[in-house]
Amino acid sequence: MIPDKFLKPYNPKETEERIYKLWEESGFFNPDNLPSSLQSPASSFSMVMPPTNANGNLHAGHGLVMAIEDIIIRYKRMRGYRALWLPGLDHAGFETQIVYEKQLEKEGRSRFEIEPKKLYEEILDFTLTNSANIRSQVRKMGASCDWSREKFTLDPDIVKIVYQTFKKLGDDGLVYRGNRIVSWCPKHQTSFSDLEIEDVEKVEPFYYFKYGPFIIGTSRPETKFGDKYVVMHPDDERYAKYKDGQKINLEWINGEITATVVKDEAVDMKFGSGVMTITPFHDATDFDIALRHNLDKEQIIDERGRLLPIAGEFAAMPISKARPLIVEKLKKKGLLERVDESYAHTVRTCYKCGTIIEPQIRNQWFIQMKPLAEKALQSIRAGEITYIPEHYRKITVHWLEDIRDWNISRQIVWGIPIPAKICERCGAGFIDVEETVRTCKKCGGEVSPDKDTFDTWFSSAQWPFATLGFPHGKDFKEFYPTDVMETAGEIIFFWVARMIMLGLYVTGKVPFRMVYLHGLVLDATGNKMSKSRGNVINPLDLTDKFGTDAFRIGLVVGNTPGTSLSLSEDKIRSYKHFANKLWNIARFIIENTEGEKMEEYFSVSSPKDAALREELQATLSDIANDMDASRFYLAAPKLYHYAWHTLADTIVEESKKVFKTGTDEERISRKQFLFRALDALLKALHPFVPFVTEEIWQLWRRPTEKEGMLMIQEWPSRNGK
RNA sequence: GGGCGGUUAGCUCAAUUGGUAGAGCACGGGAUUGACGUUCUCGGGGUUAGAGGUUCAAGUCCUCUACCGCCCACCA
Repeated sequence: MIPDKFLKPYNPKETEERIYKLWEESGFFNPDNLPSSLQSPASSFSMVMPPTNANGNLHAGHGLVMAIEDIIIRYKRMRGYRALWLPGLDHAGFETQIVYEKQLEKEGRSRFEIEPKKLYEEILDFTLTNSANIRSQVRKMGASCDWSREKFTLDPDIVKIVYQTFKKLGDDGLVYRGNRIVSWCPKHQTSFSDLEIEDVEKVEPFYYFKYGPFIIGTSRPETKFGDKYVVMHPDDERYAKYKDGQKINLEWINGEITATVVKDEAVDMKFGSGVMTITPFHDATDFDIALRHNLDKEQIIDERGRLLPIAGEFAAMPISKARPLIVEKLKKKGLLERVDESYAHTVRTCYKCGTIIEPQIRNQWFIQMKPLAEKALQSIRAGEITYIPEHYRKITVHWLEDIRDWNISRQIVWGIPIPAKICERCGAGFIDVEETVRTCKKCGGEVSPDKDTFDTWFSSAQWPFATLGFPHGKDFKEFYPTDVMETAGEIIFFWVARMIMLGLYVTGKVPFRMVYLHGLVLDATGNKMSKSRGNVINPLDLTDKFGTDAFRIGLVVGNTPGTSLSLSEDKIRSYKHFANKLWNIARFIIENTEGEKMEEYFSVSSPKDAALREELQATLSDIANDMDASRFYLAAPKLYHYAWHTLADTIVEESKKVFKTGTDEERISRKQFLFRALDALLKALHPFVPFVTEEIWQLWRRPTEKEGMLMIQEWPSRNGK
């Protein structure tokens, strides 16, 4: 008898949780539990999941990650590989600290008033409590990842590996601590790497001031208090009579000062008057000039973005308030030459809060990137990593060729503490993983632990080998290098390129053989989703409405790697219909073949059915090629089309006639074919729509052993590798 | 300033090494006691942004132009 369930439409809500539990309890998410009989190539396949923010919620981008990666891993599993998909949680340093700070703000507290250790404990507690949430959301997507191997970026074994890497970098002379210009956010009071800075076009007034015999231009009058060097190009004939090192007395903002002439080629003769004054403490170009000429560097603006006592009457004022007052004063003194009101330039801002970045000289840890980038370039150029889509290779190479040193210290508590001692007297820093440094090696002064933490990306960059237990772990030996890294194209520099560099540096091997980059998930009209726009689509709402299968295949069909995707409810709805179509195809075939001994003679006798069988096999082998080449966006619609328009619309319709008017032989032949077609289709579609296919399979085959689950059946085409 | 993409049906996008330009959605005509709450069938719609070139053959390769987008960049 056909199960009663088939008399009603497919009901994802009633099905998904139950089926997921069935899979999870089978243990087959863990490659160690896969029956060896199924492993024909007996080889391993591994993929590490981009660690999800432990404290966050699943967004549409995650939905895409889970869909694509689960398709990959289920396909490989069904192909007989020891398939490992390793899930992980990210402490997401700065991101999480910001979320927590907002919560503190609501409570009327501030992170600057809480003792760091206590704050860390609070955030840890907050994060661990919330992590149950994201775990259950990943499960809802049907992700068949090995939960027994789940890692958290703050796990002691991960931290230990991160420390070893830091020490190795130090031993190799690739880490340095120094007073350098860093990008500083006055609101968050931490430094950032270059990647966290967002350039914004701005039109602001540009002021020309009389500076002794010169005219200097600036958009930032508030930094000019300490400017005592006036710089011009050595070849600029207009200023030939001024000599390098020459002193000039002149009237400036707060009285007379002595300025020193500096000749440097960094000055653009064509810009403004060809003369500028410099503020080495708050500008990277100026800092470089100061280094070259060994000039004084004086701080003008403090960590919170307020003017220091050097500003005299303006001290303690925030920049926005001080700027017009300073201009006013200079004007009164007759030093304002003119103002260009529409000066367009780019301003560097904090990617998180939009606050204007105030470059500051800070004593920070840096990684010298050139040597690491060289190795990565070599491997990438040698083709050791396949890029999908291919043009990301060029983008990566271009970035690596012009890489900057990486500021890896952050002045926040939520993260992995930097294992180092800092001298209280001279500020020197010493890497101290073994905790053996007692006094300053430079001046003998007292040392104390570094208060800074690592940039989250420094530890994330080590994720593939750290999670697999480098260097001696069993998993590391079996599964590294991993086969695929699937992630968002957006984080190609933040994460992918850095994983390649550190993977090669630490293990000597690339961390993954292939990188698959997906694009942004946009709203239905092609706009970026954002809270402020109010157009955020919650994947869980869609799975709730249309089923997880519909959501997954809807995200994948036609979604070419690397290009962004518009997510519309209509599209997901249409795949809900597809799940139901499968349901009814199954119903028809099961009804019409039950009671017959289908598995005993798997051949068809009529020429018509032989042709159908060939067509099916050709289709599957074509799709197998797409699967092997990671063209899921093509494989999915081909399966959809075959199921709906070939099998259902054509073959099933015609079968009704065969069953009514055909001979016994024709009938049995057609039944053989339909049985076989449904069998193949469920298997082939399983990676895309795992829930409905497994549910049909269970109702149809009623396996008594867990080895009979669809999830671990062999994928139905002998083609492909 | 440098780099990378894109421009194909009303909309969203495909087209794997060059080989008859296709799908979904939308729209229009017809059918339907059905395996289908979510059905089928037929149909209209295209100078593949423009110009030139290579080729037996170009959406695909080359050159130029025009828009659109993204990323990188320390010109005060």
